Amino acid sequence: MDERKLEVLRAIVTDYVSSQEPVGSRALVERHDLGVSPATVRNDMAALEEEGYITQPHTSAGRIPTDKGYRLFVDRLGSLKPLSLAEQKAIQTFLAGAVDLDDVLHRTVRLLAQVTQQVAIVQYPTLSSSMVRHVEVVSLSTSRVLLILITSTGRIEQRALELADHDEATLAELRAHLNAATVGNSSSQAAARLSTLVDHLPASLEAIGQATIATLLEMLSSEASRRMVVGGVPNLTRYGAEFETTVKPVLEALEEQVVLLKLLGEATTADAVTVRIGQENPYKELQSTSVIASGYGSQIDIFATLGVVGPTRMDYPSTMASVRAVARYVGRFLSEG
Amino acid sequence: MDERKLEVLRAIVTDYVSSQEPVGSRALVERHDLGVSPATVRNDMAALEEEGYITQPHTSAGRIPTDKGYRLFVDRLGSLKPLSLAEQKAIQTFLAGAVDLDDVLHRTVRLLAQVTQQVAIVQYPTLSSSMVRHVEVVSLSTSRVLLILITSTGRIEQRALELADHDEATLAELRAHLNAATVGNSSSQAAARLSTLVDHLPASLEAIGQATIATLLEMLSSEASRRMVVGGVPNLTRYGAEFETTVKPVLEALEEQVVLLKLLGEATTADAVTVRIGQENPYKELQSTSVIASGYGSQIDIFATLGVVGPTRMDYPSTMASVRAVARYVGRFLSEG
DNA sequence: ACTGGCACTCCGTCTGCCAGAGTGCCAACA
DNA sequence: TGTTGGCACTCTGGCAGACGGAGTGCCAGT
Repeated sequence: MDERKLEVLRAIVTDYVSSQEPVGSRALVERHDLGVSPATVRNDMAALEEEGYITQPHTSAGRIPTDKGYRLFVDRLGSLKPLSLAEQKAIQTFLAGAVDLDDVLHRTVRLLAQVTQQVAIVQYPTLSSSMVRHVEVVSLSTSRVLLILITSTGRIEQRALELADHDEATLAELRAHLNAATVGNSSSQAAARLSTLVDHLPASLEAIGQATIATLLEMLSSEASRRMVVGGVPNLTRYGAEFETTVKPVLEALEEQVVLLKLLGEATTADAVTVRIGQENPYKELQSTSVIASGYGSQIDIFATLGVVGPTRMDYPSTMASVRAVARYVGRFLSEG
Repeated sequence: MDERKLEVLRAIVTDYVSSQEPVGSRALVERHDLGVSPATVRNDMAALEEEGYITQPHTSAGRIPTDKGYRLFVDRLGSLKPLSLAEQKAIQTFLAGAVDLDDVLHRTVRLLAQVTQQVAIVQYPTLSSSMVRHVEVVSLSTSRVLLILITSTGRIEQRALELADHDEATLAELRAHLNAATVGNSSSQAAARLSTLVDHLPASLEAIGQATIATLLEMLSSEASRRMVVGGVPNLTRYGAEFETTVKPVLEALEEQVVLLKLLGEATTADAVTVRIGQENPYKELQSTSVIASGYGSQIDIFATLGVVGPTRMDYPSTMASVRAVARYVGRFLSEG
């Protein structure tokens, strides 16, 4: 494609993103030194519109980018904008003093919302990407015990369980067996080893062991229990004018966490930044918004995904850079700590 | 105060709440059988306005209630509207199958948002209102351990901690001491007993014991770590027209959880329903909204508070009834389960 | 004490109008 | 052939003015 036409598209996208108003040929040549006259730009714009990259809200208005236009911009025109020093510094220090996993994720989401000025989302690390670190069995009453699963990413999963007739000695024995079978293993390995363990328990543990292991297997496999943390919702108030197309769908998607979790899940192929623009989103509730996401984790493993949701009219280069930077940093932090 | 004037005020409030439009004398006599003519009602309205219960947006418009008007309505005119059968049924069953405390609170907030059609908030049970059920110490690496505190309400608090040179045997011994000192005690009792324990540890435990107990005391005292669950945010989209006065402040308050936690905290005097209308709110961010809250807990103890936030123009009788019903039910559920 | 009537006020809406911004096209030009 | 200046055309957004409707306040009558 013609070099200058791309340049024009880039100019349109950047101008529109910052002004939120249709941009015309005159304003374009004034603000970017394209080296040609408005008339020439008009010809290019007509061509770009013909090809579907831009559109006019109505005859004799300026042009605005289409989803396709943003896509081209992101793919071929957007060099990631380097972060400001203040942002880099903020990212370097925002996790200092985090006391537990919850705290880490809450700080992360707040930071991400602040640097991107969008709604931010951070998924809890999956169980499957982490090792079992400890299994604890606590007696709650004569007939109930609490089962606690601690993973290497710091995530703690708990489940109460009816268990008639247990005493401290048998629980201790059971605990030892469970830990021996699981600690240091990935969740899938641990699940496999628990499945074999169930047949090799001493007779004294058989009764309580089976129920316990069943519950534990359920906890290990429960992808369903994926959770997320949300922040920066008030950033939506900047889009009060686009209430119906931006604010409402995003709020609804945030409430319906399942949709967002799926969407983020699909982005977890690598630690690269994934961008879904408007109609590219598989969920129609979000087809007037864009989602920018990235996996985060150690070099070996992706723990989960984080990202932001906002209007399609979004500063892609900056936002993508911020998402990537935050994802890398929190990934490193979690795999070290 | 004149009986009929109260009746007029009640009619104005109910009409305005359902129509969201200033209500005039003619419409009033048409929709409520007050037994008098519009002219008479006008006189009453003039008096009510004089006394500050209602106001007109501009000359020759209908009247709308003031905060003071709503307050009178709530105090003297609002009989709690009984819940519909469907709502009662929903409340009876929504907690069935909850697997842990998180789950209980999430279900609660969703239910409350659904029946009130407002933004709902549920505070996590305070540590101070619950007993310590178990303390666990888990070795994470050679120099780090994880401290876990489990309370009778099912809340789990965790904290990682640097602890050089520990081995499984000393940890087990420490664990036994910690549990002996705390289990079955309220958090304040437990804190007191831990404080004395720290001076009576065997020499072998002194080094690791002090650091551990210090952290544990911090966990027990951390009112700061009060958390909450939010739901029903998309209900705000019904107030798109009042974006600045309703949507924006509420979103901001939700992000600033501290403010809401304080506000709810002040409501936790008993299990009665507390209503704060508009300017009655001590936090200026929320002075154009109303907060309806109630403590929840066992007969003996208030665990925490739950409630809803919405525009001052709100159906107080229904909302108050729903909040009360949900609070009672979840309180009972948690003290039994 | 209540009511019907009446004059008055103010809002919201609709209309028509105008300036501004932007386009598309065409003819001229390098 | 690609670029440019010029020009006629179109559409929006804002503004002024007119008007109907809803509602009030007040007064005189019952």
